[in-house]
Amino acid sequence: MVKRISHRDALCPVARPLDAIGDWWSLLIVRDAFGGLRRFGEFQKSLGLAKNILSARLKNLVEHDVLETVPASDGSAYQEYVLTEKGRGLFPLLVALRQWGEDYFFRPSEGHVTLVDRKRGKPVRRLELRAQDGRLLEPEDTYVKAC
Amino acid sequence: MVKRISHRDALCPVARPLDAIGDWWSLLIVRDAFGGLRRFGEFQKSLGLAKNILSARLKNLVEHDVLETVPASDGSAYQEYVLTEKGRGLFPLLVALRQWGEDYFFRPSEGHVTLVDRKRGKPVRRLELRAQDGRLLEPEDTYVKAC
DNA sequence: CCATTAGGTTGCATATTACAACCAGACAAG
DNA sequence: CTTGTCTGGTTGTAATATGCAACCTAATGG
Repeated sequence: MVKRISHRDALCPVARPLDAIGDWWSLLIVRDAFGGLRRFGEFQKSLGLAKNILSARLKNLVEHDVLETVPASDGSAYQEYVLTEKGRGLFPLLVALRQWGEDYFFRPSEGHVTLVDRKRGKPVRRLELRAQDGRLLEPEDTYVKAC
Repeated sequence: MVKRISHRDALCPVARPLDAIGDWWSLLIVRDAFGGLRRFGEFQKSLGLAKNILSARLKNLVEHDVLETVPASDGSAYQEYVLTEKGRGLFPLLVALRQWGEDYFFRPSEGHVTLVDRKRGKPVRRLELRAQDGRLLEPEDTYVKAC
């Protein structure tokens, strides 16, 4: 679980988060959490992974403050896992992953699920990167700078 | 490397791409590719990972059509790895990951690198999800629908 | 009570990862 | 054309993570 980040990457905001969500299952757990799942058993049923693995992943996500445990909402003595503010901050990332998946991992003939605006029931707009002044930015229009 | 996607997830555009980029290193390789790195040795020096692992990752990325190999640009007999169109499609995802990392993985006192608009040298705008009609969307304002 | 469900933990087999050594094909110098 | 070095890998082999099944305890349901 613990990966060693090379010295060069210690200050890179792309590398650091990978300890928290860099494995296969964590993003799917977060996706399901956005979908409203809260209970250990719900996640396990949805993902079909071994319980010890789910347990480890949930623990890791809680340690990294992506999820937090709260008393069960139905009054039982069990606990539930809900997204923290930090966890909710993953929404754009998940949408970006989803849009990339839609674009490149499905043949036109294949059906897939898509994210829609609850109010209108229409697909959401495509994510795009813009400059402060609103210009659309391609990868070549940007670079990383020490700050 | 090959993960079995549970039946329930077969149609989810979040789950499928994880075969291609769901591991720790692949996203860092893609980040470096956006940064202009092209040669095996450049990636290895930048990431500090074992050569066999890098070799496997590059192979996987090429198989998934995220990278492609081209003859070296300096005229030598070696090859280089460059992003495909599909690979370039990962740009928003990488930006989302970077912004999340900047927000939650650095103390204010800590320095980090940041993505800037080449033309003005100013930080880029924050990614945000909008509906077709332009309304800003929070996670609660959306749901996934079969399509 | 007794049975069942929720939410795990523990062993153990297997697969993945990492590190290091090795190696073959350019390439460069003499 | 021969020696040495760099590039881009491919083997070992050891450490680690993963997956599966069995087990276990506390809640809950009847």
